Parts: sequence; C-alpha cells; structure tokens
Amino acid sequence: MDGKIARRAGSETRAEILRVALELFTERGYEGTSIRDLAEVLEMTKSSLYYHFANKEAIVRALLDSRRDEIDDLLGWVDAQGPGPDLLRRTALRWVESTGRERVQGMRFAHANRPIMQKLAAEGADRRTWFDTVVDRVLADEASTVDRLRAQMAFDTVSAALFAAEGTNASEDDVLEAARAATIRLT
Amino acid sequence: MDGKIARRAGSETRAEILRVALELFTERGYEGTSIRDLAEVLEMTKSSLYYHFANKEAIVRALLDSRRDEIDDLLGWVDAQGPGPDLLRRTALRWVESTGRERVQGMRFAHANRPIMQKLAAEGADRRTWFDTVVDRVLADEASTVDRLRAQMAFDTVSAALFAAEGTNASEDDVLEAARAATIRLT
DNA sequence: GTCTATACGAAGATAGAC
DNA sequence: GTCTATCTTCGTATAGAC
Repeated sequence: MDGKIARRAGSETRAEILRVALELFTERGYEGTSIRDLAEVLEMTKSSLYYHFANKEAIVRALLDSRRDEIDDLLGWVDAQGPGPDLLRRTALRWVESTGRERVQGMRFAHANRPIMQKLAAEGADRRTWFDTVVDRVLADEASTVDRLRAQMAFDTVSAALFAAEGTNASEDDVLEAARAATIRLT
Repeated sequence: MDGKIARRAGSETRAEILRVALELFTERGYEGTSIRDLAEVLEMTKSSLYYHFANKEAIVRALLDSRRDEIDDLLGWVDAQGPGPDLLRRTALRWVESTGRERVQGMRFAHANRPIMQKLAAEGADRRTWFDTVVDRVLADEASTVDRLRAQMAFDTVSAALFAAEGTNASEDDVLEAARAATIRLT
C-alpha cells in the first residue's frame, strides 16, 4: 500500500469530514445538517471545516466524485462486451450484484437529498447522465422511450428496494436479493 | 355541486396556499422554500399565511391529508375482493392504473422531500404504514421478507419510473406505461 | 383576515491571530 | 491547519393595529 503515490499529508482530515458528512447528510438531509453540526461531531470548529472545503456544496461535490469511478468501471466493462440481446440484463445484473455497502450508502444519500442532487445535476455530470450513456450502449438504437425507461428501472432496483424497505426490518441482504430478483424480471 | 355541505367561506385561500405550496415544495424542496417565498408567490404577507396555518409543517400535514383518502379507497376495494393467488397483481395494477396527475404530483413531492416525510412518518400515519396494511392483506401470511419487499416494489413502480424519467424527455404517459409494465413483471 | 413591525435564533461564510 | 470573533443574511414566528 506504499505504492507510487505518496500519501498526501492532511488528506486524512478531509476523508474524515467526508465520512461524517455522508452520514449526517443521509440521516438528517443536506439542508437539515448545518456546518455547525458537522463541526460538532468532528470536534473541530466551523472555520477549520472551511479550510478544507470552500463551502457546504463543495462537500457534496466531493462526495459525488468518489462515486463516479464505479460507473466508469461499468462503462469500461460494457465496452469490452460483445453486443447481444441479453446485454441489458447482463449489464444491469452486474451493476446490481456489485452493489456494496458504500454504494448503498450513496443511494441513501441521493434519496435523502434529491433537491441538491438535481441542482448539481443541472451543472453537469451526475449519476443520471452517466446512466443514460450506459443505457445507450446497452439498448438497440430503435428502442422506444418506454424501453429506455424500463432499462433505467432495471438498473435502479436497489434504489427501489431500498425505498420499499424503508421503515421495515428488512436487512441489507434482503434488499439486495429483492433488487436482484426485480432486475431479472424487468429485463 | 351545491350538495349538503355548504361551501365554507375562506377555504379558498387555504386551498390556494396548498396549491402553491405543493408546487414550490416539489420544485425547490421543503427546506429550500421559505414562508417568504410562498407569501411572495401568493401575493400576501407571511403573517397572513400564519393565520391559515399554525406553522410551516402544518402545511405539509394538510398536503398529506389530501392524499390519504386514495389509500383508504384501495383498502376498501381489497376488502371487497375474494382472496386468490392473483390478488397482489390485481391490487397493484389497480393502484398503478388509477394514478392520475394529482398522485404523480404527490409522488414528486414525496420524492423531493424525503427528510420531512420521514419525520412526519415517525409521528404516525404515512404512506408507508398504509401500504404495509395493504400488503398484509394481499399477501399470504407465510410470505418472506423478500416477498414483501417485492410486493411493495410492485406498488411503487410509478415512483420508480418517475425517478428513471428524471432529466429525460419521457412524457407522463410514458412513465405510467413503463410503471404498468413493471408492475406486471414484478407480480 | 390581512397588514406593519419586529423579535430572535440559526445559518453560511470571512478576517485575521497563532 | 486550527482557532476566536464577528458579519450578514435569512429563517420562523408573534404582537397588535386595522
């Protein structure tokens, strides 16, 4: 783990801030979480936070950056596949089955904070845009709007299952299993 | 329309407030919409608003009340049905196919404001709780957690399709058609 | 029922010392 | 990099006249 890239000093704090921010933003919502709240949990002052991030929104942006690579991976994988009628199912399943704790956390976050997600989406690269690309490559050119919607839904099953599980005592494994089953049925 | 219940004077303003609130809360989010914003659009003062609603949250509560009847209807319908293995599909389809503009609007609202929805949910009657009841009556007693999740998802397809359609140019009809197709596949 | 005026707290953000 | 102190704006909400 001591590879080419030396560990940048100070990045620890940044990472810690992001960890806490993800947690609080998910639980209480972005608007419902103040810089003060973050500072309190982190046991540092607001000002210190502002040393690491220009403003509150920048924290969310950084959070989103971390998730970006996963979709890039998926895109790379799709490109390496031969075309075929089952490409949609295979790709969606790959996506759903590769869902780990981190991604689930990210989805909860996205769920809890749609307004800011949409705002950031309007400015450029967001999850939705990336998935549009995936769906483009995986569906035939003549696919209808409804086909496209259904394909998107097949990728979104974890999110949907998570929503369905809200307030119930379903485990994370239950959620993932339900999502997997749904993806198969939708493709 | 001049039936037994005389039209209560003043309720017009209330209704107008709710109309505007639903719109703004959906577009900018609950936290992102101030009482000021509402007052401005309504061309009245903040104080007048406070005459009609005790506080900001009360507006959301009123908004939710309006939606409650629909699920009561569904529950009544389910009770009138004979049991059978296809009861889940029939019920979910009935729900999805009865989705109109108003309900779609309500879903968008719920989507955009998960934090407060959850807060109000914690206090009692929310959509999720109601649907738990529906799923209870529609599924066999020995249904597994995953079965229950899948059933919930079958009811939530409009919501999922709406999410999938975000940022695309899919029409509302496209969304409803995709939702219907998904419900069939999931049941 | 609607207004003016205002209290009051909390939020995001910055200046500048150490 | 972290702190103290402070600025400014905005939020919800209330008092009380008309």
